[in-house]
Amino acid sequence: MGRKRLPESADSRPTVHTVAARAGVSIASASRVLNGVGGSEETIRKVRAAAAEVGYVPNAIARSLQSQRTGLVALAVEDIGNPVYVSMMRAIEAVVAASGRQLLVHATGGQIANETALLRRLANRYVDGMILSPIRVTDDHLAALVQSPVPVVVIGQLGADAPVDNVRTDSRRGVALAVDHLVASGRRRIGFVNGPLDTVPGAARDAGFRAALAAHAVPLDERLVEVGDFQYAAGRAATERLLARARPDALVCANDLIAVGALHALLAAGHRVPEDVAVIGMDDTELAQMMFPQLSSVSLGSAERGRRAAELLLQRIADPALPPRREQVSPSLVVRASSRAAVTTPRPPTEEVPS
Amino acid sequence: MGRKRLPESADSRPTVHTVAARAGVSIASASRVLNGVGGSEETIRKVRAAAAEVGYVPNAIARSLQSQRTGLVALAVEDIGNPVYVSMMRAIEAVVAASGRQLLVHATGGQIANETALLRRLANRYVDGMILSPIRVTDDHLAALVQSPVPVVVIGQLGADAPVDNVRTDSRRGVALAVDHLVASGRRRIGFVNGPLDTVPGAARDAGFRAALAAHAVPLDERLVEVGDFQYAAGRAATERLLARARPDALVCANDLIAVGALHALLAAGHRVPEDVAVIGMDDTELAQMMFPQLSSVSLGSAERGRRAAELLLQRIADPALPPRREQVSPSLVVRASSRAAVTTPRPPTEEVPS
DNA sequence: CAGACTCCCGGAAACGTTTACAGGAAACAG
DNA sequence: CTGTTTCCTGTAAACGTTTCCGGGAGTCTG
Repeated sequence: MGRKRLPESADSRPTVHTVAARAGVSIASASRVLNGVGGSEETIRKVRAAAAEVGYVPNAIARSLQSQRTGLVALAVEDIGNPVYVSMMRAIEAVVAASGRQLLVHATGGQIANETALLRRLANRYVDGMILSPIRVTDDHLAALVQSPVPVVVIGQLGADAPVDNVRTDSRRGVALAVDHLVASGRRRIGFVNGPLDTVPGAARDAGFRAALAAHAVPLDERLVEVGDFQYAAGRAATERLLARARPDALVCANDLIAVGALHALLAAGHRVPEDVAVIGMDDTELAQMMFPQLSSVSLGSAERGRRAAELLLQRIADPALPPRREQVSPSLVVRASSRAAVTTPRPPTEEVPS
Repeated sequence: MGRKRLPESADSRPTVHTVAARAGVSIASASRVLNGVGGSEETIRKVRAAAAEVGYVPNAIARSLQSQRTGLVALAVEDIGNPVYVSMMRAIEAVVAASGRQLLVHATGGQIANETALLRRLANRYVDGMILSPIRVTDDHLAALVQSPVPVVVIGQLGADAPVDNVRTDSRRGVALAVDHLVASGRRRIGFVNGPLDTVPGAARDAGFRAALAAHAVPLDERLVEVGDFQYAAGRAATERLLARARPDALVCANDLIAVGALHALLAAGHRVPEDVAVIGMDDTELAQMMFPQLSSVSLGSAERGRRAAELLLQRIADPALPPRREQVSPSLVVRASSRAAVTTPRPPTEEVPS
């Protein structure tokens, strides 16, 4: 009956001690009842009643400190406005929820400092694990990754020897699929609107584009290549710059947001899509289907990558000693209206650039 | 020198005890040095060295248990694929980050159980506060809200007497703005594609639409009203159903996703926008500008609502005793190409359904 | 040189849980 | 009636941190 603690001050929230005292049992018994393990009829009744009376709600932090797990998993992406991450997130969420955990999302805004800070904070045990999809990877990044106290799975390219679970795709090959299709449809003045070259995907897609053209022996006109951000406005602006100096008959875009921007720029300038210019996006997001005409797009299997990453993560949480694994999802091309062959259109090439 | 603990087993992660032992100081000194408060030259050097050697990384959970705060704030929304939440999130993020905290997002999928479970879990101290934007509000919801151990701010309509911080808009008036504009442009067969009527926004917008038509003495043709989900595919399907039985000259849509679906359905059916049918969306998301033609949309100030909600939350975290507050953001109409007056177009109605 | 003051340090108590362990009562078998 | 088993309970330790408090050493002041 040693009343060591009496945290009954009016304003502080009730703890298991409060409940135990009120029910006239020990905190051990109270805890057992509240967790539904053990306890006699009588004890259960008393504890339940006491808990209800004081409005007890357990402190998850304290529980986590004891149990060494939080039941939370985080996904960190660069730009939550990019629909590719939406489908990725949905796939991850499904897997994570099935394991009884909850998924949290964090947008890093692509700032490196932000991302490593996130790793340092969240990963310091606020979450049981995390999935990271960085677009730039620095040595700091890698250091933070291997330092991380909780399991981390990376979606995207990573140094070949990085000892980190990793799900990737082959975006070089993805770009090649688009180019192959365009060449086969008779397009020859194929342009490319890319994201920043100092990002991992930007660099890979640039390389892929050049290699694919070379493979078809189509000469590359540098005026047909333009770079911006991986976003709508930047894609539109980049396309406008490109159109001001060159006349493509097809545009490959490094993601769907850019492709939508390109589409908009083309239509605003009076070009017909796909009759005058074919457009192919990348990521095959919902956005591609929402456009008119619907956008062809290279699927990089974002949902699949998310699903696999989540599975890798759960496995590693279950057994942290697993060796680092690497999985690859292959790209595929989804052809829609925006890249149908130009020859099928019976319309004469009347309209010229108005503005 | 009582060596009470020696958690030096090879696999477990180093704690402050490990560092202290290695540095030959007490855990108190180690903690002080690691937090940058106090410590002599010598101690600082030794502790820093020891920490680096063992790769010490603090356990945030333990720290939170002690400090009673986590530095995390959560935002829970229904559908993370809806761009309205993206702008909301960005605004919240800015405020929250400025206070040195980190924002986490959770998508509830609109399931009530999910949402209350979330409140019960996350709010049980994993986060310092949370912003919730529910589209359905039940008594369970309200109960969970007032029970919540951490501050919660709700974005959206809530019962008038709910003792919960709340930022709302007047979506009835928002719909009225759209209708006013359409009527003023000479449209008379104004249709409405809404979301589910059992949601708070769905009900409000329905009421607003009916009231606005009545105010202009425009008779309401029930065949011009259709209901689906607040999503693209549903909006498109709903519009197709509507078009199969009626011939509107304008469509008001309950959000931008629906409006994009409507636009797509209209164009696919060979209607010109805005010449034949004007379209107005709602939320004024990025999507509205990404369409061609660009969509008129009723801004409900999502960024502003997010910003204000974040501020309310931070204030309440600082002082939980504050009385419940309620703020309102007024809607405004952003007119773009999709609802320009039909008469201004000089182009003859040549183009027909391209398929 | 004594006393006051400053600075740094270590012990120990928190934060709120869960759980290993041991003790005690009741039920049961011999 | 005794010994074993079963069930329930309470004590206390643990999770890893921060921080209050008292003590000791050094420095300054009078």
